[in-house]
Amino acid sequence: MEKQAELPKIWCVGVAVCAASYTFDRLFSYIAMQEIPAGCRVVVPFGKGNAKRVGIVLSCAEQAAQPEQQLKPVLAVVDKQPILSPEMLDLVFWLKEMTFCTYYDAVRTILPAGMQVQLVETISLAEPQPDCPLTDAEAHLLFFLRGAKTKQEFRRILADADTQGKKIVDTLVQKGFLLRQETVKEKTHGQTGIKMLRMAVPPDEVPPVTKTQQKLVRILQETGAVSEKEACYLSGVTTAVAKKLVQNGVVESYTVKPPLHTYAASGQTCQPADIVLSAEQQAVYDRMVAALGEGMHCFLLHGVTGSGKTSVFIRLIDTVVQRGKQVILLVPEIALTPQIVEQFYQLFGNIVAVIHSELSLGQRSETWRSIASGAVKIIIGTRSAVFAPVQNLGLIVVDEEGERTYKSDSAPRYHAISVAKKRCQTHHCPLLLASATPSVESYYFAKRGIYTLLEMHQRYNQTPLPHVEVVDMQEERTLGKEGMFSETLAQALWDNLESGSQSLLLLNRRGYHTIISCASCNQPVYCPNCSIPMTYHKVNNSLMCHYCGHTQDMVETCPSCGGKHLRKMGFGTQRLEEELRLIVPEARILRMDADTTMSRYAYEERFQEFRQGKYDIMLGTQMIGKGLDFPNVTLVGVLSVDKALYAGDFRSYERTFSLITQVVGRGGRGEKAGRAILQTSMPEHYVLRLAAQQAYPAFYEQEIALRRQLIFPPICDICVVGFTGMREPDVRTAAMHTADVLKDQIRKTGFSYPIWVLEPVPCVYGRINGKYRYQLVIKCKNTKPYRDLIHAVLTEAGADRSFARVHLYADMNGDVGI
DNA sequence: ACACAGATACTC
DNA sequence: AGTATCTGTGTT
Repeated sequence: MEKQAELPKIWCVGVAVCAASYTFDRLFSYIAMQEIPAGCRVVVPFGKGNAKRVGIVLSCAEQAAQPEQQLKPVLAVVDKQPILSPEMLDLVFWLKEMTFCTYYDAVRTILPAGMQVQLVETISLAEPQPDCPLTDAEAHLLFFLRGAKTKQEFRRILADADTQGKKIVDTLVQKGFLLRQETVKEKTHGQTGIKMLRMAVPPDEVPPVTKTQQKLVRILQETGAVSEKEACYLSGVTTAVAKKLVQNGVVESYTVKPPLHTYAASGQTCQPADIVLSAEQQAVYDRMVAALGEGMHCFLLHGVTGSGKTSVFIRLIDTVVQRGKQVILLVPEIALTPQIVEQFYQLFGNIVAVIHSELSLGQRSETWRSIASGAVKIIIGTRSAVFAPVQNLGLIVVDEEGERTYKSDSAPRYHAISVAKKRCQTHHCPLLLASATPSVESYYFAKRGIYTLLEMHQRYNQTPLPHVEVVDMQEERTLGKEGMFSETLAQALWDNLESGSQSLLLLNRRGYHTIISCASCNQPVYCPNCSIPMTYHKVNNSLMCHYCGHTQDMVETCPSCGGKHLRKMGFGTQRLEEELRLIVPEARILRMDADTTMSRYAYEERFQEFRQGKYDIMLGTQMIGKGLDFPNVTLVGVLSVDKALYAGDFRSYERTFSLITQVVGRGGRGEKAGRAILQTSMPEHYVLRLAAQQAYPAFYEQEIALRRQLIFPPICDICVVGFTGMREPDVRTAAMHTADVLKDQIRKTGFSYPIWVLEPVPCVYGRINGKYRYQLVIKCKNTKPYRDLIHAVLTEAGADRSFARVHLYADMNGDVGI
């Protein structure tokens, strides 16, 4: 090597910037005076105005300055050490390719929420202040700013100036009177507890309050104590109303600290090795242990409900941990699996971390760090836990692998199983998918030998499956029976109460809410922003939209025809409870409401009470029938199974089958024999028949024949290209234009693989949150050439001016038709 | 003559 | 998505 003169070293870094749209997202090159390793966040100037943006370095190379291209410099380096490992960096590129998201979308998903940074603008008085003529407005603002005594006052004056047009502040900065600084700030450490509300005065001493306040008061009087979030949701008021009531002393607020490690302290009473496996379970365990040393391979464990999959997981995970490796256990929904969580804490103590939605931002980054350091060996969590920063992965287990919650429906639109496969590949370890009702896709792969199928046919302890009865509601109607309970179910509930056993009543999501429809034109009352019927709430006689949160008073007349006769349709849990009380007046009924807003702890508390026998009947959506064990439940009733069959997309049979199987599997977990009653208007339907028998293989054969015939996954992959925007014509033309671009691309590039492009159509819910929605379905195969095609279409179509007011995305194997 | 809104082009 | 620049229309 020739010895050269010591030239200053220049580095060229490739940066993924935040707030980029997919159309122009790429790695932007900047120069740096020092090496900035990939995985470090930086601040860079971006765009014509050189506005500061947060970004992350994804590539870094020492480079001679390129004279033909004048690169902008990196302004600041946020991290001294990379915060993403090489594996995670690789995942960023992989996610972008597989899910059509931006680099930064991928980064945001991989990093815990608590570690994300924002640029915060601060404005202060410049020292010394220049001597320069000012306009009246400028002088006025400056006078007040100089007079501000506290920082809060200063900020408030600025905020007021902001609302009156930001220009004055801008010109003052330009003239040098004010100093604008942008600092990088880690997001603040979120909530430390759950804010609860309760009445501070007895019901008869409530002072006169406003009409909106009255709504909240009524909810609180009815429910006792609830979280602020839930109370506001139920009453349809904002938190400002709650704040005012607290100020007036009518309501009091207090915080409860969510127990972070509720069970960690409760001592290890038994060891994982103490768990005795049946011959069948042992066989699965042995096969998996053998697989631990065999590199990446995917296993599908099909175990009937009650076959004791959890015991196998525990023993297997214990073995992996013994070998010094980390394990990720994915579950569909933490709130519904408190028993698994509890069991793991008791068995494994503080090497377990649970990632769930109610961790504060601080707790999230704390958990993240202890996983990365290796202190935590077992990670239990939902979809996003698949990104846990383990360094030494030995196994990923996906429980209830067919659940749709594993698929993300916002960018990046990834499927946790695909990510799990990718990660297991990097770590040369097996992936275990488990379910009583595997997805048709997974079972197909298992059948074809791509996955290894493991089976458990026997229920643990040989408990018999509950006796399943299918009740024909059509027939009940012709016999003159009204209402939601069949004679059979009513009698069974009564008998069960007599014998001191508990019952579970499940409504499907569609019958869960009461909607209003007009007796003359049959139109439901729709949300003004969404093409979705609103939900009626009896407590405050109001209508609500679950999609956008819109609330309004109950209507007197039909908005579409002016008709005066409005009917309340659907069961609604409240109505169901009323009818139930007529059948079994003495029963203690637990109604599980407010699906999404109820906190995890509220759920757990109520489940606990139910398990302790404080209630006779629990009423709720099918979700509550999923992961829970209630030994004393001997009767499970499903009010209307068939509504799920009509859901309209190609997965609705699969979902219905899975749901019934799980529900039926719920009963008879303890010593008593169980009974399941399914109410339907189509008792002969093969999905119901096979589900009642728990005949998964037979169902699979029917379903795969159907998928083959109609060409649906797993025979092909389905890519949905979605369009949303505030103006319907814009959205429609954008969709049409994209279809043309796609056809052109296929022709132009001589695309030679089979592909089937359907016409763009409005989505089933044509409008949500005021945004019109169209979609374009492409039946294809998820391989590189197809992804390249879709990428090309998205960037080319997205660059067109018709997309100025339309948002565009692509979703591989997401839900179609919603 | 110019102010201002909507369309357009571009992002290392 | 956000911003600088262009372009056409209406106003005093």
